[in-house]
Amino acid sequence: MQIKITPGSTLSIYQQIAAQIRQAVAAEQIELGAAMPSVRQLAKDLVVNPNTVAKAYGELVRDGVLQSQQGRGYFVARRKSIFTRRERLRRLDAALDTAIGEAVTLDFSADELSERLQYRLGQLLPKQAK
Amino acid sequence: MQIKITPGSTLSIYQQIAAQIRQAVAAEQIELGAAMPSVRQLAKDLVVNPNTVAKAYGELVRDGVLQSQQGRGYFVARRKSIFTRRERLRRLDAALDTAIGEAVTLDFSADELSERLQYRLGQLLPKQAK
Amino acid sequence: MQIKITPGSTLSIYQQIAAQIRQAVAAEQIELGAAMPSVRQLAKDLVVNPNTVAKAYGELVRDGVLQSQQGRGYFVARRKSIFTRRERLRRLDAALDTAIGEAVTLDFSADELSERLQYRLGQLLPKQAK
Amino acid sequence: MQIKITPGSTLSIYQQIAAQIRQAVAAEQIELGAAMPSVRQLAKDLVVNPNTVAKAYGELVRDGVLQSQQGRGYFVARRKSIFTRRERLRRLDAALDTAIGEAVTLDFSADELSERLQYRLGQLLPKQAK
DNA sequence: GTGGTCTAGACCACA
DNA sequence: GTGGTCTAGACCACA
Repeated sequence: MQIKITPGSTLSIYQQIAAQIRQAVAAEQIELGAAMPSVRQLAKDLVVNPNTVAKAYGELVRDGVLQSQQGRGYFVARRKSIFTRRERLRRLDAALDTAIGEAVTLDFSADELSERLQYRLGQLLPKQAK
Repeated sequence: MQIKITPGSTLSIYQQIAAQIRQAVAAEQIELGAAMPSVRQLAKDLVVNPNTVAKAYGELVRDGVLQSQQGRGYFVARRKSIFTRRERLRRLDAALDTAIGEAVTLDFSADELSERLQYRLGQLLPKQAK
Repeated sequence: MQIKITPGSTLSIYQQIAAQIRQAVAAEQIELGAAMPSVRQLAKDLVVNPNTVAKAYGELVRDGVLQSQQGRGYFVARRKSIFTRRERLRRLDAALDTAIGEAVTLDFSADELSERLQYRLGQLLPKQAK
Repeated sequence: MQIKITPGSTLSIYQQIAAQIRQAVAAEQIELGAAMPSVRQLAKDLVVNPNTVAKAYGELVRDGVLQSQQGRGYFVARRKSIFTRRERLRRLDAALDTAIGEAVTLDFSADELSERLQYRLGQLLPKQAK
């Protein structure tokens, strides 16, 4: 798994790390149950502070994406959907609203946004049924 | 032009103000070249800190939506796109990829994601002309 | 609301803070929607690092107990039950298992544990129907 | 005595080992004065790090459940209670209060909490003599 | 003023 | 070796 930090991004470093791990898990680039790189190793690779990686991992644990085992490391969790439908929609809407706001800022129309979503879905989730 | 602030929103107050002005300009509810309310007046109307309105106006100026004229106030600018198409797509994709990762994490299908995007577009950009 | 840190506790400082806020909200000692003390103020009162208080507040936000408003502060949330029943039971079991483990360590019987729970319920939640 | 390790448990591995030995002693499945398996042997049987077994034994010695005899090994001790009743209750209450706060946060009633405690007691301490 | 992020670094718990 | 907690302190974003 390749994680890349973009300094000037809207997202903070720990959010970028978390988002990319989420995407890698979503795209099945990382298997369920697989070990994640250790906090210190990933921090070294990305040239960031271990606390920053720990914060990203911590968020993913709270969202049920990763699990931690004291003294052993972090693993991709098998669990899913710990939230109620209402909460899941609330979180999805937050991400969609950000994308819509970005589209408005960048002067894309609603149709262009919808088309681009289809395009990215095709690129990121090629295996899954549409 | 009516601006409405939702305190508990995903977007910060200055972002809400900026987004609504952007949309009003896009939907041609405000004419090009028209004068905007003063920072102090709008802050008073919305019961927010003047710094917050100033921040929203400042972002819109940077994005070429508004123009400031020293001592006279802010005016709706003639449109111009600053970024190259490639850069605009790169930024849009980053937001879309985050939404896709979030959707898969939350166990939504690609179809559910697409449908929800249409729904949010309808809620957030109801009056917008295509 | 009075928060007290016990240095030698099994719980870490941020967990103690979070647990006591949870209890105060549960016992309705803090009203819904009320403002919490600022991170810096509470850190000063408890003589701990602001990051430690921020960590406790952050956990409560993720659990839906508090909400944060950028630049304004933290407030007791009106939301509740963001988790599925399965996840709620998983979290309840984790807390109960800790209590059971503590009871075994302290050489209390299952009956003594049950009786003590009734006693504490009576003390902490006097207003609520049993 | 059969000890079973659950990797993803709420309790750490050394706590699981300690708790099960405690219960076996309490349920008189191991006689007072009997020899315990050596640290290395038990670590081998459970496929865990010897340090982990040593940690569990060490805690049990501190609590007066086991006694070590230099060069001979560990033995089940004659019971003694170290803490005063007041101190024991204070520690138990802390764990119970945390569970109560968690239950209310998760929107469980006092009755549901009590019932769930009975359920977990049945699961965790099935064989225990009252 | 408020919260949010990040670094550097120490020290502990656990395997 | 691994993760978890905490401090001290800087700097930014927002109201």
